[in-house]
Amino acid sequence: MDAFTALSDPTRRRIVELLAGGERSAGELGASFDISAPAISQHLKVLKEARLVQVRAEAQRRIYALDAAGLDELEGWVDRIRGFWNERLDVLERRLAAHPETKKRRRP
Amino acid sequence: MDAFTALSDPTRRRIVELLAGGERSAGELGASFDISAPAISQHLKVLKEARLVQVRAEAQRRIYALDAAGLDELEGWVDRIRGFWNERLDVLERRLAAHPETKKRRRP
DNA sequence: TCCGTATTTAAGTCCGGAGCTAATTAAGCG
DNA sequence: CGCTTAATTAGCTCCGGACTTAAATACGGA
Repeated sequence: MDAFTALSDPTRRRIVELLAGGERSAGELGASFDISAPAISQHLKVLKEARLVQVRAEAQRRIYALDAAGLDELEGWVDRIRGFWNERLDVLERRLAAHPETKKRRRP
Repeated sequence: MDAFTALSDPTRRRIVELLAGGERSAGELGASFDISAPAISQHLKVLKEARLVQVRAEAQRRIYALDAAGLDELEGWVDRIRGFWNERLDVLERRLAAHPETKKRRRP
């Protein structure tokens, strides 16, 4: 399960936002929503598989915290897209500066 | 439609990756996939609503290009999460430095 | 050991989204 | 005008994912 899919759900995004403010138990997280505990548990499982959160056991409680790995993957993808894009624009700019009269050719 | 939901689909992610290499027509984009033209059109509609792509008409062709707005939204969210998180860790670090005997809490 | 609390697993329902084919719109060209 | 090309809209099916309730697991305390 990739980070994008995991974060496509608003509830899961909210969970990540809550965890950005500090670690919490599954029960504490669930208190912020109107859905059942099992539903929360399943969301946490998805986030865990996407490496967006980590779990640690403390007695019966499961304490959840953010995991950087998932966020890194996300940010990496966005940066890669931006990188290719800007690189392409730079080439275009240089070409326009060097040969202002060049006839434009549409990409195939 | 938000950027996360739009990018939860692998086909749509791929489309964005292709457009990072330069603008293309709907038909050119579709040639990279094994799905029907209407399916591609639907995907492009979703990406457009998420402001991840822009369209421009050229005769019968619709030329698609990346739109920074969607990527900005995405990056903004990630940065906000990281911001809150790091800020919290900084506070924790300062507290530990000032009071080494403070009851410890696991680092995320 | 038995009970209460915290959480997950199991099993089932329901709805939205991704795909298809067929029909529609739009533009260039003989 | 018709014909072709390019793309979107309409209408349908189907599967996965987000819920639910009920049952199972795990732990601490009286």
